[in-house]
Amino acid sequence: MSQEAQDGYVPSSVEEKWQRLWEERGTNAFTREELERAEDPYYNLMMFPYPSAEGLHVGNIYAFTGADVHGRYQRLRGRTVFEPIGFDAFGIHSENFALKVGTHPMDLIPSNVENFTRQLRRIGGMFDWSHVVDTTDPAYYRWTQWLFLKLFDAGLAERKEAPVNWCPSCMTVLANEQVIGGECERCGTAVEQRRIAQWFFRITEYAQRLLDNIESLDWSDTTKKAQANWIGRSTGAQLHFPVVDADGEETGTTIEVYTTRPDTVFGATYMVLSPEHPLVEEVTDHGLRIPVYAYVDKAAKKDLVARQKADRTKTGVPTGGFCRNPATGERIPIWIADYVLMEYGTGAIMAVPGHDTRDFEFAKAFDLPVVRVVAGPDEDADTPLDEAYVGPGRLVNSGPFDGTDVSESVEKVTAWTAEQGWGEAKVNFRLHDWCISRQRYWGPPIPVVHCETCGSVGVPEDQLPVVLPRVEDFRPDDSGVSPLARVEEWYRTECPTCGAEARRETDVSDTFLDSGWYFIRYPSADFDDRPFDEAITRKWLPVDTYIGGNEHAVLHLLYSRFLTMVLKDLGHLDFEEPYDTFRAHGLIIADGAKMSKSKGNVIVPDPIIEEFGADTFRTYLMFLGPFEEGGDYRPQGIQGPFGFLHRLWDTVERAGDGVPDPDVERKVHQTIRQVTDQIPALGYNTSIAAMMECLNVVRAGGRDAVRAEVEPLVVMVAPFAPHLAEELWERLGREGSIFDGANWPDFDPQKAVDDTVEIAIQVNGKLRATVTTSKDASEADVLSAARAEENVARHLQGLEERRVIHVPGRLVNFVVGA
RNA sequence: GGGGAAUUGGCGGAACUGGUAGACGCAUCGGACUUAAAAUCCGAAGCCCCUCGCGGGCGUCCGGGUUCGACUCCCGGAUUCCCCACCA
Repeated sequence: MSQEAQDGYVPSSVEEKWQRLWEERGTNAFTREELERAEDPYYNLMMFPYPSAEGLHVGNIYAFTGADVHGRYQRLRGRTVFEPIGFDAFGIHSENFALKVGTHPMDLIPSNVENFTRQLRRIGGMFDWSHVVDTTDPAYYRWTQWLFLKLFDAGLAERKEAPVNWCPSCMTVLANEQVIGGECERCGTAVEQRRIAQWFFRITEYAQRLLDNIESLDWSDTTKKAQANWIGRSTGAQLHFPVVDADGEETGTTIEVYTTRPDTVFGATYMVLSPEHPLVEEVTDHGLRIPVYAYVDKAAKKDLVARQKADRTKTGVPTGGFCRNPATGERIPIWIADYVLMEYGTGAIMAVPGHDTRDFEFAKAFDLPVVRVVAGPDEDADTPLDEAYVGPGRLVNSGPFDGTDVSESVEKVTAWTAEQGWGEAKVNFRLHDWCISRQRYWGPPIPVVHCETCGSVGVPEDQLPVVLPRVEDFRPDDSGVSPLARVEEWYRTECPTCGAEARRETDVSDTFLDSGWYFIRYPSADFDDRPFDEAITRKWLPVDTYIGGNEHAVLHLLYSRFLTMVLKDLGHLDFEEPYDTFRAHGLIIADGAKMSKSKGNVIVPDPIIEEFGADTFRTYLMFLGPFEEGGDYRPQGIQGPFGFLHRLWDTVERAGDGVPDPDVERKVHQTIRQVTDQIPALGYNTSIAAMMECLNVVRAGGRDAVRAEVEPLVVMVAPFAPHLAEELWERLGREGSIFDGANWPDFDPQKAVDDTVEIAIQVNGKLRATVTTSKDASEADVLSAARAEENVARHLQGLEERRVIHVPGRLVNFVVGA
C-alpha cells in the first residue's frame, strides 16, 4: 500500500474546501432574522485587533484561536454562538505608521484590513463576516459621536483646562492612564506637562459604582484586583489648615489637605504644596518670592520621569508663608515640593515626617522638625526616630488622644476634627476623569461646535457623522492643536443653535472611546439608522464571554464598563455590566523572551500555516501551555500535534463498523468527561493531552478502530481543528456541518468506570508495591493482597504494625515501628 | 516602595479535595520497515547506587513545621516575571 493511500490527509486542500463551504453555506453568519430569533444565544467576544501593516502575529492568532475554541465548543453543545470580529483602526498607532511610510491612513487602513481579513479567514475562526465593525468607517463612528453627544447632554462630558500629559514626540496629550512610569505608553518618550482645554468624561462620578460591581463579575481575581487598584479608593479625611501671617493672625485663606492618616495630625510639622497648586500662583504672581518662581518654573519643565526618579532625593523651597496646625495650635511653615502631586487628593499635604517615609526624607533634607506621635509596642513618646514609623502602636504627643490604639485612632481623630470644624471624613479615588481629546488627525472628530454666543454646542444628531476630512498634511505640530485646525473650510461652520458663524471642535476623540462600545454595535452592525437595535441588544447582550489580553485588563475594560453604565442610566440599555465573564490569555514568548523585532525572535505565522495547516497550528498553540498563562513557542513542538492530527485522520479512515471494545470505550468516556470539564475552564493543553492519550489507546497495538470509538474524538477535536473535524465528520457519513446540531458527545458515567483499580501500598509512607484489585474489593481483601506482596512483607518483617491507613481505591499505608 | 503571579526531568508542561510526582508532547537513544534516507510504526528513559531484583537511596527553588502521608497546608528565606509606583 502506498503512503498516499495510507494517509490522504492534505491539510491545505481540506482547509480550503471547508473555508469555502462555510462561506457558501453561511455556516457562521447570521441574518438579522436569525439574530432576532436565535435560541439559547451565546455572545462570544474577543478583543478586536489593530490592523497593523505587518499582519497578524502569533500573539493575535493565539488569542483568537483560544477564544474561537471556546465559541466552537459552546456551539457544539448546542448554543447559538455569535462570534464577531472587527478592526480597531483609528489611533496613534495607525497614524504614526502612516507618517513613517508616507502613506495616508485612509489608503493604508483598507489594505491592512484586507490583509487581516484574509489571514483571519485562513486560521479558520468562526467569525460572522456579515457583522464586521471597522471603527474608522463613518457608519460606525457616526455612533461613536452619538455616544459622545449622549454624555455631553447628560453633563458627563465637560471641557476644562487642565494640566495634561504632553508627549513631545507624539505631539499629543495623553491620558494619565497612557503615561507609563512618566513615559509615553506608545513611544517611551518622557512626558511633559501642559495646560490645554480638553474634553473630559466624568468617570469619577461612577468610581464607587465601578468598584462595587466588581465583586459580582465572573472575572479572574487578578483582573478584578487590577481594576480595584486602578480605581484606588482610600478613606481618610480632608483637613483645613488656616494660613496665618507673621503675627500668627489668620489671613482667611485655608489650605485643604487630604490624608489617610488624620490621626497623625499632631505630628504635622510643615505643609507642602504641589508646584502646580493654585495658591502657588498667588505666591509667584506677587513677585515676592523669586526662588519660589524659579523652583516652580523648573518643576514644570522637568519631565515626569526626572521628577519621579531623581533617586528619591527630595527637592523643594519654602514659600515664606505659614499655617497653623489646628490640632496643636503651632505655626508651621509652608513649602513647595514636587514630590506632592497635583493630580492626587488636593495637591497639598500636611507633612508628618515622623510617620511618612517621604515626609521624613524631606524633613531630613531641609532640617525640619520631626515629632513622634505614634509609639510602637516597645517604644514611648521620646523614643527617637531614625526613620518614619508606620507600624502599629498607640498615639503619643497627641493631646487628648494619647494612648489611643492606631486601629481606632483614624476614626476617633476624624470625628474630633469634624466637631472642631476643621475636618471631615473623606473618601478619595485615584481614578481621574477620562480625557478623551486628542490633538491629532486620525480619529473621529468630536461633534461639537464652538459659538461665540452659545458656547460649546453639540452637533445635532441628524447632522452626524461629522466626517473626518481627507487631509494630506496630517502631521501634528507642536502648536498643541489638531491638524484639523489648519483646515479652515472644514472647521468653519454655522452654530446649530443661533446660526452665527462658528468653529468646529478640531480635536478628535481617544481610541478607547471607539473600543469602549464596539461590542454593543456588533449584533446591530447592519442597522444604519440606529447605534444598536433594542430587540437584538436585549437578546444578545451582555457579552457571555470576553477573552483578551492583560494589557487591556484595566483601561479598556474600565472605560467600556463606564460607558455601559451611562447608557443604562440614560435608558438605552437594560444592563450595566458589559461582560459576564472575562478571561485574560497569557503571552506567547520565544526563546524565553517576549517576541520583539529588536530581539529578532518574532515568529511569522504564515509560513508555518502554509507548511502544517491552520488546524495543526491552532492545536499546537493551544497545546503548548495553559491558555491563561501562555507559553514558550518552540518550532519543533509543532510535530506533536501534527502527528496527532495525522494519526487521527488515519485511524478514522481505517475505522470499520462494529462494536466498540469495552476497554477502548471506557477510555473514550473518561476522555469525554475530562475534555468536557476542561474546555470551559480553558484547560486546552490538558484537553489535547487527554485526546492524544485516548487516541493512543484507540490505536494500541496497531489495531483498527470502529467508528463508534472515534466519532466522539472527531467532535472533541473540532474546536481545535475545525476543518479536519468537518472533513472526517463527512467521511464518517454524517450530514451537514459538525457544528450544526448539538453534536458534543454525551458522557456516560457507567461506561467510564474501571472495574479494577491499582492501589499503592506504602510502608511508613514509602511506596513498596502496587496491587490491582476489583473496584469494590473489601478492605480485608485489599490488606491481605497488600501483605502478600513480597516487597511489602519484607518491609513489615519483624516490626509492629501501629496503624493502617486505607484510602479506598487509592492506597494503603502501613505505619510500623520497632 | 506597593500589588500580583510563578519556581517540578535536557525542554514545554501534568498531578482531583493532602493520597503511586513527572501524564501528554518535544528533543534524545534503541529497534522494525527501507538498497539508503525521510516519513511511519514499536520500545526505553528523573538522578544516583547496587548483589541488576518485582532491589535501595535521593528527588517538585532553599530552611523549618503540621501530618500516617506534603508539588499541594503553615512559618521564614532566595530567585524570576508581570503590573503599578513620591497616591499623602
